[in-house]
Amino acid sequence: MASRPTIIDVAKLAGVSKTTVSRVVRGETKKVGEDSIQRVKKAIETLGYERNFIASSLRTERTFTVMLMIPDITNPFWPEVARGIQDAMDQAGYSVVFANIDWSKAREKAFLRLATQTRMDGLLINPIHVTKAELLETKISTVILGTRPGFFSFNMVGSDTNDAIKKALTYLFELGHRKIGFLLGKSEYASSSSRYQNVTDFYKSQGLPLNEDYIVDVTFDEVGGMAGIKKLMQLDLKPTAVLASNDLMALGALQEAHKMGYRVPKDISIMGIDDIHAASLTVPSLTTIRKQKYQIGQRAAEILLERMNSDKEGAPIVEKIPCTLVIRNSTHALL
Amino acid sequence: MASRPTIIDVAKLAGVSKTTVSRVVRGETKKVGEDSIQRVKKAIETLGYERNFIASSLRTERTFTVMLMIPDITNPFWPEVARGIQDAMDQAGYSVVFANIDWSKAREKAFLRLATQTRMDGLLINPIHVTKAELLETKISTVILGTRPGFFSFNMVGSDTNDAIKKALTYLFELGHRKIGFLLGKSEYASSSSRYQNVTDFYKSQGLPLNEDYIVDVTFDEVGGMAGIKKLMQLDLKPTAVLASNDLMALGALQEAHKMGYRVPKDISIMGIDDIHAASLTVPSLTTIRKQKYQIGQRAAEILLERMNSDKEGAPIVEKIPCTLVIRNSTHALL
DNA sequence: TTGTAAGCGTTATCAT
DNA sequence: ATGATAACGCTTACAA
Repeated sequence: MASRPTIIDVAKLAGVSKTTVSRVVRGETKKVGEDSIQRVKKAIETLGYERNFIASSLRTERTFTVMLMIPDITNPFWPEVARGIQDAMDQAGYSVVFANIDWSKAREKAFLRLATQTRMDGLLINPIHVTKAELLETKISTVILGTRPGFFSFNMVGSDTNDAIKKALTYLFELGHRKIGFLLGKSEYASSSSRYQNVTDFYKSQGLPLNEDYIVDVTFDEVGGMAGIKKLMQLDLKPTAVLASNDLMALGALQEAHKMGYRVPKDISIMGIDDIHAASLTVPSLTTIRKQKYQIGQRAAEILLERMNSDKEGAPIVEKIPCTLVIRNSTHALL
Repeated sequence: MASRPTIIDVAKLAGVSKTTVSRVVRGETKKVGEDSIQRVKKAIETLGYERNFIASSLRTERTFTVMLMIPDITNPFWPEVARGIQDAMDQAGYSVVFANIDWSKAREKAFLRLATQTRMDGLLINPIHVTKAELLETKISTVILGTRPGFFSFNMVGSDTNDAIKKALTYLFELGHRKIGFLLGKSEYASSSSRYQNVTDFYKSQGLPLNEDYIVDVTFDEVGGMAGIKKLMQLDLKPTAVLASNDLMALGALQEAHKMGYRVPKDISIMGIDDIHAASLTVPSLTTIRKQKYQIGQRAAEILLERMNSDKEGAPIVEKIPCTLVIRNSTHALL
């Protein structure tokens, strides 16, 4: 008994065929005699049999496993999304494989390949470098996390970024700010360009020109936020407020502003987007736009499950989860 | 061409046997003719063939997948450990499946079962309810994350909790504190009892009695920290300092203390363990014991890889990663 | 209700 | 250097 028992071992012990065992194991017990069921169950028990999902997957072409691909696992935004995903997936009997690409194009490609090679049933992805075509090529049921203008024809679940930026800017405008700096994130990433669009749209709607100097190109983390505010405060016409693409950047900006001797929010207002937990802990605490992280994950998972379990394609579902303004202490009316 | 091409399709197109294709795919090219290799590669390219790891796993009995089981994904401690694990695992060509058990016994059991059913090659686990015997029963190569006295015979990688608590208490003693409250975490969990041991050991070494009233039984999160400090401050002989089992609890205690009208650290010192990022952002910032999270993950993964790739069992490796005291502003000398 | 047998896509053994 | 063939453990027509 070196290796694990198989259904054949169980069948022998129970005195039935392996087909019958298979039926019991899968819960297809409608057309199985009650005594057969009992004998199989007893045999499974005494042998310590555990179903081999690998063999099962080979035959059924279903793995009940999905991949979750995100750019940066250390951004506290993602674990909460992941939690929503996992809760829904666990309940449906699916496993979730994490793929943390760390902003790397090579890793993103490698993981996409892995997903096809391991025959993942589904994919939840916040795409960074990958193209629509590459994603389609995998033939894997996919839900995009976040809203990506280029990825129509895909299912998407994300915050309404346009609304988020509009709410943020409306608030800053109400406080009297007009010289607003933007830490938009590396422009090489798809999400940045869409945010850029949102910002220009807002300015256009207000009939105001947008000063390109106020838009800086930095990484999506605290280091990026630090670098960004440094650049902004070197301008001749220093901004009176800064809006960051996420809270991590905003927290970096907060720290760096303090280090440079500026008082937040007196000298400069700083605002983030996401509402990660740490945003409420800093001093000053961070004004931000709250994204419903858990719900995003949950809905994404639900939609993916729906898609995986129906053959027909159907029109792509695009769901935008609303954001809310959370006013704390890092913003201040312009005097 | 409804379904994916197989090595048979590739073999046909290349005019070789599927054995040869398999050899090329696996990189077993020492005994394959150069022209065969080229033709196979070309055929793979034109057909868009992708290796089927499911079929491969069935035959080789290796999945190149490991499971990471943790109690609470929202504790920022774990993502950093996970990162160390993933970096090492990715490099070695292994996938990591996340299992977030949320402190639930049923979920922990279910995931353990899933790990055996999906034939995971390895398991990295911070065990909560599961017993040594249950873990052995899976026959999966395992590395325990954290140090668990009950789990000798297993490989273990964790912080030196004993050293951590000794460093914390030494520091608080140096500041003059003797009435120290402990937020040790739910006593039903294995890790709590070992921490309890560490604490009593320290008191014994100092020749001092340990007042059991100062030890409270709460959950390992912010809510637990809040509840804990409330209890402690209702005692007749209020503690002058509080040590929490992790930073999350300490941060909860910090907030609650503030809400109750106590000034930290003037009225009471509060100290955590872990050094999660948020610990540096609060006001007052949190004095804590830094655990080397990334390194713990990395070493655990390395040891697991080693064990998975060698048949011989070998003596269990137990590695304790040292901790360091990080003095910030939540602690204060007793006046 | 139960069983027989074919097949899923690989890899491994043994010839040639 | 190459290939024919038998597993791996399961599911699923199809028969009985």
